[in-house]
Amino acid sequence: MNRPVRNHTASDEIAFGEIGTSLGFLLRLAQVRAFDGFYASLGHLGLKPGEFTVLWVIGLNPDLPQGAIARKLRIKPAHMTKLVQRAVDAGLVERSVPDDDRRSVLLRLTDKGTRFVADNKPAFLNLVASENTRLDAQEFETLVRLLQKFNGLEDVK
Amino acid sequence: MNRPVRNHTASDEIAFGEIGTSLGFLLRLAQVRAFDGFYASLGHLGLKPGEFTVLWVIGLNPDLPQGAIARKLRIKPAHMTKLVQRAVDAGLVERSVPDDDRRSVLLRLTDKGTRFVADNKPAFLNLVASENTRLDAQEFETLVRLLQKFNGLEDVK
DNA sequence: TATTGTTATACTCTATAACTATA
DNA sequence: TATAGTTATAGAGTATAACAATA
Repeated sequence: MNRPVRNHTASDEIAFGEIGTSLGFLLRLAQVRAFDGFYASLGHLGLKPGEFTVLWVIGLNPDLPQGAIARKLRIKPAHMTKLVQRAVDAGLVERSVPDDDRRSVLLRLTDKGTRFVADNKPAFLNLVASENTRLDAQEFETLVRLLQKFNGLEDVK
Repeated sequence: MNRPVRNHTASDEIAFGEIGTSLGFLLRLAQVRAFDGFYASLGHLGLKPGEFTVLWVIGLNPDLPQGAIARKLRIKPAHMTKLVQRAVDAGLVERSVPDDDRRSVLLRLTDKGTRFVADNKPAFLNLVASENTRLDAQEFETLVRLLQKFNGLEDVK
């Protein structure tokens, strides 16, 4: 605490203090930056952040209850319903109700949805790579690994 | 690409594929987690995520134009106006218009605001420390450093 | 003309509660 | 009673555009 707190000298030089080590603050800044990259790279498709992820995961896990996917993606049920509804309206996803539990709804990609994901996968993966602007390859990899661990997803790959 | 794509085996075992390395996806998950921590730790104060940060930075940088703070915090002007208005309504912040540029608005904490930040600083810093659940101290420090660099804030401290 | 901040509007994501239907 | 999903409503954050005052 004996580090002097310097007031501003120039108007673009602002003191953050200990808040610069707040993960919540850093995550918000990073997400704003990542969203900018998302819209710059995939905005022309009319995609919203999160939509492509849901389609992707449905494609990798066909005929799973939507609740299971929502829990894993940390999407609340009410929001998941809306996401799925939009995807169904767009003809990308279809629902089915299994006989063994008629409360649940299974999701799978339609042919159109499968094509959509396949067609845009390169752009998405390129986006993932280009999200890195200031970090070298090794730093970027470390950041991804630490975030995976922070999120309890070490075993994701 | 010759890694086999395994479909689900148990309903809580879901394939993510390459999306597990998407920074945008990981950042969203991490932010959800960090917000949970925020509300668990500071929710009783009626604070919203971001509000304490703004008060903190105003306290460290008194009598700076609100636009300069908003740019640095990546808060859009329209949103900043609302944040400041709520803080003023709560008696935590006061505005002033400098003679040398009567378009701008300078912000500083009121006595009440100064006390509010000082009183809740320990809880906030404790929150920062407790944000780390799955990472050891060194990993956490690395994560913070890499996020600072990603955000162009290496010189923040 | 450009800049600072405000107002108005809308959209995304999140949160909660009440509801239906199945179990 | 509990669970899966839906509907409705609200709030936080963000985005854009139009505007007023000032530079």
